[in-house]
Amino acid sequence: MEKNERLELAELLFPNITKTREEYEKMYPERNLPEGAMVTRFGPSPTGFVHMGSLFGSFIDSIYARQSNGVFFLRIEDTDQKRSVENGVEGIFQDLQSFDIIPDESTMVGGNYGPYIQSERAEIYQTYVKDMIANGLAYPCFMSEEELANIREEQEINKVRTGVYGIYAADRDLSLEEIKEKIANGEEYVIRLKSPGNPKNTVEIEDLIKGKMKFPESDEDFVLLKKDGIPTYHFAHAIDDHLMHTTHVIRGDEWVSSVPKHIQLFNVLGFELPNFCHHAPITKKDEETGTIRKLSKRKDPEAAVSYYDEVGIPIDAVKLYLATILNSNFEEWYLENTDKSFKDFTFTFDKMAVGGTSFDLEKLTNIAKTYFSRKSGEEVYKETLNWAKRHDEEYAKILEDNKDDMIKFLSIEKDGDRPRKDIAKYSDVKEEFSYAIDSIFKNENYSKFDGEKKYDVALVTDYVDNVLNLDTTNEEWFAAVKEFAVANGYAGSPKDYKKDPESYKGHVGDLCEAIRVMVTGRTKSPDLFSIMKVLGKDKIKERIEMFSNYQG
RNA sequence: GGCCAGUUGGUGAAGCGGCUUAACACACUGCCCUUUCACGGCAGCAUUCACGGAUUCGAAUUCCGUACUGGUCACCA
Repeated sequence: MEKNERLELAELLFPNITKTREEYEKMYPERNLPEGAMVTRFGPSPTGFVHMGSLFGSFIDSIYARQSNGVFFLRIEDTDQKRSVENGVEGIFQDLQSFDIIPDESTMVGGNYGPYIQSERAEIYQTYVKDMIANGLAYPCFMSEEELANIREEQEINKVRTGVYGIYAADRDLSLEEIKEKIANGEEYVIRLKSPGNPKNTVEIEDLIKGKMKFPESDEDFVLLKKDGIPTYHFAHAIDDHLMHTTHVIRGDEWVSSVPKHIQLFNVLGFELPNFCHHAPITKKDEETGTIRKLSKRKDPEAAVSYYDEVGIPIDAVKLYLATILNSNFEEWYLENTDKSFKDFTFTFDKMAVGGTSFDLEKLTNIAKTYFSRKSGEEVYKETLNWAKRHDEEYAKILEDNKDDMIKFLSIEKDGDRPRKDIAKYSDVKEEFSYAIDSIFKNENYSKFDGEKKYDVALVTDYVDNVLNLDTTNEEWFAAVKEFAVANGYAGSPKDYKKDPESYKGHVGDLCEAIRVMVTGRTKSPDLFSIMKVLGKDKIKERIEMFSNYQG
């Protein structure tokens, strides 16, 4: 087709497009950012919720943008109407917000490179396509679904690559007259790329995460604009990321196989190539089949972003977990730097996993415990109250009524270098600190304690009535316990007992255990004396009484 | 089937040609510390890096082949 014919065709196909690509280039100039700043983007379809995998992606986007003083924007990719769900966009914002992942630019807050929703960018895409047609880089294709299915079948029989390329691209060289005729007949068409590629050549790409990869050049005349004039992902990606000046395309590695297409598109359009960063999906071993698969919203509750808040795992602990699977050297750093947050760590692409990243709930639990252990009693109280208000109103009320005591209990053994690690989620607080609240304690009535073992109520009563003094130091208190134990036939230390178990009823530890069980209803608890101090003598006596009734 | 990638202990993974008789973390086991439980410390848990060949003085690390796993081959993203 001659140049003037192509111009006529472009005009025929897109009579309403009056802007030129130069005008758009001017509208979206280079961003004014410091050296090394990364521009990243998260491009979800408005399907209503964010999957843990995509959240991970947006987490990466936001981290790299933030630590390089760049920009992280959110672009809604709604080019497939079938995927759209009502209020889908709100759902995305909500999920991101719950993780404190706030885009610098989006449909919510705007920005200079919008619109940030692809359905409102149709004119932009069409302008570029019109230009491509005028330059012979794209063409209308009238092939029907049946024709496409036929060539596919033929290709499968002949064992050649499927797709529209080479001799199979039937409409590639239609004359202007033929095109006019088809359009006059009301035939529908898509716009395809006139691929200049040759699969005998190889394209090499340097992925920032996966490293060097070689592919055969793409020669597929893939679709740019669907028959409704809306672009495919590939085309929208090229146009948007160019105009919005994305520097780092960070996305799941399900995209690597289409990278040759993308590179070709960028080249054909004369766009500068962004950096590609394809991260591994979050995987899980399927319990039924034993195979490794992506985390699935249908099968795995933990794939839903809302899951964590519901079960009471702090969002910040989940982020810590995401950070540990993001960069393999993060965990060690975090363990060494007890006073830092993940925001102080510099993440790099070369420490990202190339293969799948397995999701490990057990590890998450451990990280959550570390997270809680670094919080003060007051912080744990506040966060737990906050959570309970949303998920356990009854407990929230109890927490508010017992604020001061509760903080004291939660602060026990928090000061030292080795804080306890007994809480992994907010609901554990209710569970682990059941002795802290009278009403809960009475309700449970030693149900947490397995009643097999008998304890000497008379001995403990004697101790509490005659020896226990809450106005001393921990050391003095324990010295007194020891003295009392020895006076009553117990060994003063486990070592003494071990040497000669026959001559003792037990050792101090056993006495302490008896007191602990009666006072807290459990065999393990933070420092006993600290608990008793907060409780006060009256309540201690009350509980021994309760235990006496319980043991019968 | 074509193309692309991955395969290191019970688990997640470090490792990028000699410093690796394979880090670290989780789990598990044992010991120590200790008034109990935890926390913490120490030790044990892969003589070996899917398998077979090649290159090299030397390979988990490079190359070739095989097997397995995953991704992708749409007018879906």
